[in-house]
Amino acid sequence: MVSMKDISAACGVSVATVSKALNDHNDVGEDTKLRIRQKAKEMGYFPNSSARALKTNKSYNIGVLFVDEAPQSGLTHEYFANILDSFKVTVEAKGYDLTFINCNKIRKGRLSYLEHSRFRGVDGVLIACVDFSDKEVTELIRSDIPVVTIDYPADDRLAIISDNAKGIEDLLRYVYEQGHRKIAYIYGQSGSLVTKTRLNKFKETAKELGLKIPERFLIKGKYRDIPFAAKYTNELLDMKDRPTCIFYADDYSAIGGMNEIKARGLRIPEDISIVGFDGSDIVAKIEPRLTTIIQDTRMMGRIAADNLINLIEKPGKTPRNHVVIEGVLEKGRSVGQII
Amino acid sequence: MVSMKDISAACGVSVATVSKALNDHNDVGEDTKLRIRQKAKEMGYFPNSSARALKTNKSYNIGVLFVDEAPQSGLTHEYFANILDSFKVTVEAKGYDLTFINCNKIRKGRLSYLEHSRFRGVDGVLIACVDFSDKEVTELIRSDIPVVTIDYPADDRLAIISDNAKGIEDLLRYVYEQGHRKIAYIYGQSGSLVTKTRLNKFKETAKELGLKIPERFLIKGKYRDIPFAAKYTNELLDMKDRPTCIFYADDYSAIGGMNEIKARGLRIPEDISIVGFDGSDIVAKIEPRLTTIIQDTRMMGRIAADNLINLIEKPGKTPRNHVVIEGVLEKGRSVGQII
DNA sequence: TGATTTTACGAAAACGATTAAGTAAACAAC
DNA sequence: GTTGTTTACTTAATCGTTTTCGTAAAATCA
Repeated sequence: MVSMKDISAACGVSVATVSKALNDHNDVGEDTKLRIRQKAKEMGYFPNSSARALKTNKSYNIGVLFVDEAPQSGLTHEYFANILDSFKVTVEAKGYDLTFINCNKIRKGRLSYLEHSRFRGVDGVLIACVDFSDKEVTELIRSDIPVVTIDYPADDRLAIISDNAKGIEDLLRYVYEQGHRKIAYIYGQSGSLVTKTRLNKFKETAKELGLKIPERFLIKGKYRDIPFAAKYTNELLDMKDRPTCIFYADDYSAIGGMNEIKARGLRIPEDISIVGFDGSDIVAKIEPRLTTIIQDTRMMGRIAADNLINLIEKPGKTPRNHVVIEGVLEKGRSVGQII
Repeated sequence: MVSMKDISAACGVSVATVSKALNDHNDVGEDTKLRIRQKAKEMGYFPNSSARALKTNKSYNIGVLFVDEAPQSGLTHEYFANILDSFKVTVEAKGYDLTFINCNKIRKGRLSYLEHSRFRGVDGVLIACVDFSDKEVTELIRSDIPVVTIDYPADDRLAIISDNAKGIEDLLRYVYEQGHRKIAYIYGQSGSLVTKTRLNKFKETAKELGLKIPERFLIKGKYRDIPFAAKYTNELLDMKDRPTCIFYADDYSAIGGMNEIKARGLRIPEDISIVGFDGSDIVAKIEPRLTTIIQDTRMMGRIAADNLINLIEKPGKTPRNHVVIEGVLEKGRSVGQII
């Protein structure tokens, strides 16, 4: 690898001058600057990120925390993969790279997420798709490393949050307008904030609309779990006074329910209506097109990246800590009108 | 950050001794070794990857090349995302990290993929989901950096390839056994090797089976493009002597065709049969379950990781260059029997 | 006891960059 | 002509490691 030393030798100047010339300092003569740059290009020089990071304490590298213990999470989780993809494109355009900060072990002995971040010297970290009650996650969030979280507002940290409350309200109001009054909701794991937000808003909006949702219509399910969705759909369909519309935790679950409904010979939306959440890619491609909230993942990734880099480069002044991104109601064709 | 210098001061030994103690060299006394390690843990020491990489020329970091210009590629491409996910888990278990090596620019001026890899000092690179005719990709593949490619055999480099030939043959033979004789194939972009392999094998197997596939049944389409699939499906359905079974380039495309077919009031598989390729997650969840080849992406990612690390750590002796991974025929319910 | 080997450590250079401080030459000002 | 200021460089320290080489002290051997 050609280093600054090689260039300095070739140009007959000191290494310091080479460094300054390449970094455009103003105490190098214009002519020497040009000569050095010319030579550097000619010799195929480019810097060594380790050396630079060691000296400057800045790596131009951003960590990504994406835990993927469960199947169907991490990179294969469509929602987060989309956000990450957009995040990646944005940071790369600004000269940053992305490194995964997970449950790695160096040599022997595991590093905590925070230690790992320091080990790699990342300038900031994107935290998404993790269990936010995890101690290590909390430790990282509370550290002095700039951090942005997705869908989890941590006090004074940067957070990009999709507007779950508005989403569920939009859906419920839409379904109500279509004439539905008996509405069930198979929601996700109760631990997460996302679930709480959606469920609370669901109940709140129902109240505002004067809807009386019986307890048996509110079922704790799981995210992205087809068998679970199928099971609870069956329970609902078996009820004497069954709902006319079922809300699912996400689009995947809705598809699980959909299959079950179709298997019984029921038609969607003529016999029963269903509603998803997320706006998965595939959903636009099945029949009938699912009624759902399409989350603007590209926007979320971009804004997360912009804000994080802003925080990294101009610490101290972050305009807004929590950015809420609204989703869009996709009316689809899976909710019928009740006259 | 606590460095070796701090430990050396605290223990009253030299930095060299600290380094040796932590790296378990044998010219340090057992008692001092213990004392130093104890102190290091106590002080919360962990190494600085930049300094170490600078000195040792080994970063324990692997680059990932995943170009994502087109929508629906890169991270959001389910097939590759699954491979990457599995790759990631495997390398992390062996102490390596993953950094994306894409069209980044440092300061000003873009780096080529190879330059970028050297800039970050990665120990090896996973190349997937790219245009292999790209000059920069070729340059990287031909370089001295250990490299593993997915679905592209480059002369003497490591490559993990899903067995497209066997897959398409299995599918065609299965469909043939079900009694189909008029079979169409809407295949992907013709540039890629994958397409060529599949199409050639399709024709070859057809010949072996004594099938006469008319030219109008072989249509050049696109991967993962629903509208295209829909369009060509319509063309096929409009033919006087239309096929009884349609092969699609992938599962996504098959879904595009499926919707079109259903929209015409035709039933799958009673009126017409369809076949996909890849084994996307969602495909198992739609009705009717799609007949397809499920590619073993977890296995591919794992083997890619194992072989690459092997190549990195023991250069010179790679057992096999090209590993071919067979997919599994998922019979599904989208191919009917013709009596 | 004296010579030789082994053990356990330290000193110092190096990896490739950045940067504060120093300096010689050129130039300007009075 | 002396002093002060720019300009255009160089020197040298430094970031946190690793590693070669050197060297006392301890252990072994004759």
